[in-house]
Amino acid sequence: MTSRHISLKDLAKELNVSISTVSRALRDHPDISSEVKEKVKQLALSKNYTPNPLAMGLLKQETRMIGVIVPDLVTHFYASIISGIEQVANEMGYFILLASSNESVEKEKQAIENLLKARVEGFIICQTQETQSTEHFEALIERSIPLVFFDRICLSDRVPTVTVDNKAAAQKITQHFYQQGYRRIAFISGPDQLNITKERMAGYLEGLKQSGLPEDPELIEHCNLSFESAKQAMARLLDTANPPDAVFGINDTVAFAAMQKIKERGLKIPDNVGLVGFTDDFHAMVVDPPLTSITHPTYAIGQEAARLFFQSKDNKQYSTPVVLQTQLIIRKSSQKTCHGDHDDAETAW
Amino acid sequence: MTSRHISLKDLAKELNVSISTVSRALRDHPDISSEVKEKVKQLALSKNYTPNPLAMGLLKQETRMIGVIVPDLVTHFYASIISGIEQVANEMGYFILLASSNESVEKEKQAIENLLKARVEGFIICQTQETQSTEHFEALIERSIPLVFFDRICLSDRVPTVTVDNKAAAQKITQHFYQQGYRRIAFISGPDQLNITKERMAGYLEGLKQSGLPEDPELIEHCNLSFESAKQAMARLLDTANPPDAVFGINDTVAFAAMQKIKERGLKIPDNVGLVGFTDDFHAMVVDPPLTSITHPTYAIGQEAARLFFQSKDNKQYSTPVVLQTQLIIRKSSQKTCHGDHDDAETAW
DNA sequence: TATTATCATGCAAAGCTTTGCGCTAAGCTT
DNA sequence: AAGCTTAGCGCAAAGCTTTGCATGATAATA
Repeated sequence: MTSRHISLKDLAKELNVSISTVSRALRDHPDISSEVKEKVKQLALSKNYTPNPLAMGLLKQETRMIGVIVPDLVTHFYASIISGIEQVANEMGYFILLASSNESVEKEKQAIENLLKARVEGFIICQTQETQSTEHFEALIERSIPLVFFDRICLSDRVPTVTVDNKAAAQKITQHFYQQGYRRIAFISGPDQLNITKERMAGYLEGLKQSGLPEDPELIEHCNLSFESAKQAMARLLDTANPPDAVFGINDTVAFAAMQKIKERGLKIPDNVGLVGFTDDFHAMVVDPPLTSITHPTYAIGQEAARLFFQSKDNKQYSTPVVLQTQLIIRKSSQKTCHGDHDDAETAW
Repeated sequence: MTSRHISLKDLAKELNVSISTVSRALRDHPDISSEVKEKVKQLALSKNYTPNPLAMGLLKQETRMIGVIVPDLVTHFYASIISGIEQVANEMGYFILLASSNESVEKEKQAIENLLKARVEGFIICQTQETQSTEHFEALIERSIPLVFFDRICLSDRVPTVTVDNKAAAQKITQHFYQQGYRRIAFISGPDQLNITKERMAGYLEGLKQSGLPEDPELIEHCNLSFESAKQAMARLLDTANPPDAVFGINDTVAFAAMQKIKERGLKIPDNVGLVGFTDDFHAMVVDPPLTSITHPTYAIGQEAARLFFQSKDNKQYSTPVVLQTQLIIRKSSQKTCHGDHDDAETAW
C-alpha cells in the first residue's frame, strides 16, 4: 500500500543529503564529489530506483508515447507492422498506445481524441477505408503534432508516408499471369478513395497494356474488403458470359474469399482459374493451393514508419515518402503449366 | 512549439480567477458560484481543455496503464485476446502497454522491468513456453502489484487466471475421433511444464479410456510449438510401424504443420488421416480441408482477463480462476464417413 | 451595533524530477 | 593576513492537478 516506487526524496532522506544532490549524483554532474556519487549510486541500485516518468514527462513536456491507430488489430498484416513499430519505438525509449478503428471513421476520430487526452506525442496511422474527409488529420497538422501514415495514405504532400510499390507490384502480377498463359485476367478491387486501390488498379491496367491485352470493364469488380463482399464480387465475375481465367485479389482477405468461391463452383486452381493475392507471407502458405502473392515487408513497414515518426518529431520538417519494395512469390495457385517445381519453389521475380 | 495543451493555469489567467477555482468549477464543487462555474466550463470547452494525465498520475499515484505481455503479437490468438483486453480497459479509462516476449524468458523479464519503469499499475500476462521458474512473478506478488495470467498459467493459487476447459475439450476431440471411426488417435503435444499441455494431455488420455482405446506411447509426440518442430513431430508419427489414423494438434500452428506434412506424404485428409486442431476460429476456415477444431472464445478471454485485473486491483483479494467454455466445431478434416453435410456445416458438440 | 453564520474564493502543499543560482567553507594568491 | 577562487552542496521554481484550510466579504442574527 505504501508507494511502491521509491523516489529521489527517499534516497536523499536515507543519505541525509538534498534531493538535488541525489539527482546530480545519478547524472554524474561534475559538482558532486566522487564519494557522494558512489554512495548515491550504490543506494539507488540496491533500492532499485528508476526515475518516475510522470514527473519527467511533466517537467520535459514529453510522454514518450506514440499513438498507433489501425483498422484492426487481429489481421496479421497490421499485427506484424505494429511489431515493427514497437521494436524501433522501444529502442528509442518510447511506448506505443494502440487503438483500433474497426474501419469506422467515427472510431478513428474518437481514438485520436482519446490518445490526445493521454498526451501521446504523435501518431502513426493507417486510415480506415471509409475515411474520405481529412479534417481530423489536418487538425493535427495545424497543431504541428507529428503524424505518419502507412499503407493507406492521404495528404502525402504534408505528411510523411510509407507505402509499397503498389503499381509496379500489380503490374508484375498481370505480367506473370500473362506469361503463365492466362488471358482473361480479372481484378477484385477495393473502395475507390483508397490510394492502394488506385495504385494497384493503375498497375493492373498498365500490365494489361504491356501484355497487349484489352481492358475489359467486366473483368473489374469492387468490394469493401470484407470476406463476404469479396466472395460476392468473385461470384459476379464467374457469372459473366465470359468469365476470367485468372483473378488478382487486392489483398489477402479478398484472395481467400475468391479462393473459397472458386472452389465452391467446382473449379480448379490453378488449372481453371489462376489466383494471386496481395498480402504478407503468413497466410499464403497455409491455404491450398499455396497462394502466389506479392509479399509486403510488413515488419520493415512498421520500422520505417517509426523512424519517420521520430524524424518528423525532431526535425519538424517534411520527409519524403518512403516506398518499400515488394516481391512476387510464385506458388501453385498461378502456375498453369507444370513447371516441375516442387512445393516450396519460390521464385523472386 | 508552445505547449500544445492548455492547463488550468491558462484558463485561470484568462478568467482572472485562481487555479483552484477553475479546478473546482470543472468538478462542480458546491463552493463555486454557478456564474463562475458557467464561465469556466464554457471556456474550458471552447479551449478544448483536458486534464493532464501526467499531473493526475503524479498526484493520485496512478498511471491508468496496464502492462500486457504475450509470447507474440502476430498470432491471431493473441491479437484477438488483446482486442478483448483493450475494450474493457478502454471502458475503464485505462490504456494498454504492449510487450512481446517472443517465447523468451529473458525478454519476458526484461519486459516486466521496462513496463515497471513506465509505471504500469499491473500486468496481464501469458507466459512463455520456456518459463520454468516463477521468481519474477512472485516478486510482483510480493510487491502486491496486480497480476493476471491467461491461457498459460502458474501460481494459480495466488494469481487470478483465465483459461478454457482444456481437459474437457481434449476429451471431446478424442471422442469425436472415435465416433467417426478413427482408432489410432495421436496427440502432438507441447512443452511439459505448460498447464495447457498437461490439461489437454489429461483430456486426451481420459477420452481414450472412455472410448475403450488403449494408451500407446507411440501415439504421443512432443514439439516446441513452432511450425518446423511440429512438422518433424508429425513426420515421426507417420514413420512409426503403426502410424495413426487421426491426429490431435495442441494448437493451430501445430495442426497446420501436421496438415502440411500429411499432404507432403501424399496422404488424404480426412480419409487417410483425420485432423483436429485447438485454435480460434479464423485460420481453421481458410485451410483446405477446413479444419475441425476447438474454438477459443479469444475475445472473451481478453475481456475476462481485464475484468479480473480491475477486480484484483480494487479488491486486493484473490479471485477464483475463470474457466471459459470452448466449442468443438466439426469441419471436413475429421469426417471420415460422408455425412452428406455441405461445406459450412458446423455442429456444436 | 456587534457578533456570527455563510458563501465564494485563494493559498499552499503534495506528488517527482531537473537545473539555475546562491551559499559556505576551504584553499589559494599576493 | 586580507581577499579571491572554487569545490560541493542546498534552495526553489517549474511543470499540472487536487484539496484542506484560511481569508475575505456579505448577510443574518441577537
